[in-house]
Amino acid sequence: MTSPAAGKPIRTAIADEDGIDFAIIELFFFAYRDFTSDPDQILADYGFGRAHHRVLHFVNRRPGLTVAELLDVLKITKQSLARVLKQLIDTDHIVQVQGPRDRRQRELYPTAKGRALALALARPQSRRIRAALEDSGTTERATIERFLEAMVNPELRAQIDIVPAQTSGKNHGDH
Amino acid sequence: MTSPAAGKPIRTAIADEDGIDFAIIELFFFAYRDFTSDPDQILADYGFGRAHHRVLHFVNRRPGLTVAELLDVLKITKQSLARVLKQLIDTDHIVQVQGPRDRRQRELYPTAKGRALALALARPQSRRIRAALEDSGTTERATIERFLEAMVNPELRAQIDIVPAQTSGKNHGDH
DNA sequence: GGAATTATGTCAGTACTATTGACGTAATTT
DNA sequence: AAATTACGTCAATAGTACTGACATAATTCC
Repeated sequence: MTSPAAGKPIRTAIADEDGIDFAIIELFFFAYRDFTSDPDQILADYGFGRAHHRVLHFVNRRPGLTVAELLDVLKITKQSLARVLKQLIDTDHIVQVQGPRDRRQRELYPTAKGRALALALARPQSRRIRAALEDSGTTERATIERFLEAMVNPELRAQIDIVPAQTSGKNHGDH
Repeated sequence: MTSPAAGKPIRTAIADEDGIDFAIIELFFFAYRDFTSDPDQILADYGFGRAHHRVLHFVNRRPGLTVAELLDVLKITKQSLARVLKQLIDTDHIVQVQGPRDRRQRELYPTAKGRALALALARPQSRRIRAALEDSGTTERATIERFLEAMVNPELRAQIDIVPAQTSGKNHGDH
């Protein structure tokens, strides 16, 4: 049972001693797990996974983004994106359009089908968020929004702010 | 470029129309990604992954939990846990102790080494949380805590409350 | 105009985490 | 004695990620 040179078992629970916020660390884990479980159900019907969801989400949020931009947002490699993107294109959820200025680029856009799926995936998540705000008696939605934003690495917050209000047609005034 | 029967590209960004809270959905993704990236750095030095982190975390939080309880908390299968747990035991981060009442059970305890690693992994995460609370001007930590808890499936909140103040097993002599 | 760089796509190989299903053993319960 | 439970293990598979290498077309630089 206990191997030869095994250390002795520590029988006391790790505490919020040491100023470590185990409560929120743990809650974040549970919250995110359940948050992603909603769309996972739907995705399974399509033979898709979470990677497809993320791609679909960002293509809907920033229509016309290029492959390189998408890789940058998702922080994954080209090879990881390849299969997933191909499947979404083959199933007519996303279309590629040759870049107008630079014809090497592929601008990614959702189709009506892709838009519909993105909405279907977001619906239960949004419902969960709304319910959580109510149940927790959070009067200011912005409190949660600011906290989550502050959890993101500062260098990357720029990526978030690209999308803010209504973005029609050619978004982003940067680059 | 555009395949034969491809749908037309939608050029407008999906909006918070339809009452869908895309802002928080997206922030949650970014926040969790960066939140987990801190320990990932450390884990890589040990040849461990996130699965090891989660096991180590819960064994430290609830020393003496059984394999079955751990599976229930993590919501993974026995087979997924097997390799990870074995590695943590082989590297002397966790020890198994035969259950006192039921000798079929294996109670899991951290060793001093396992306790130290759990703390090292939690430290940057806790730092990030504290900084985020400050940066976002959240005066009440409890607001975030309540929100995150409300995001968790109600059936599973019981798992969370197991740990709160003084914990587990027979010995709650700490503070 | 020619060279270098960039954007994208693809191939091969690998790793980690997860799954389902089946089977074995020991201990406990009925 | 039989059924159930707790745990461990084996085989096979899937999804997502990685690194490194290479090809193509388009753009930019000199």
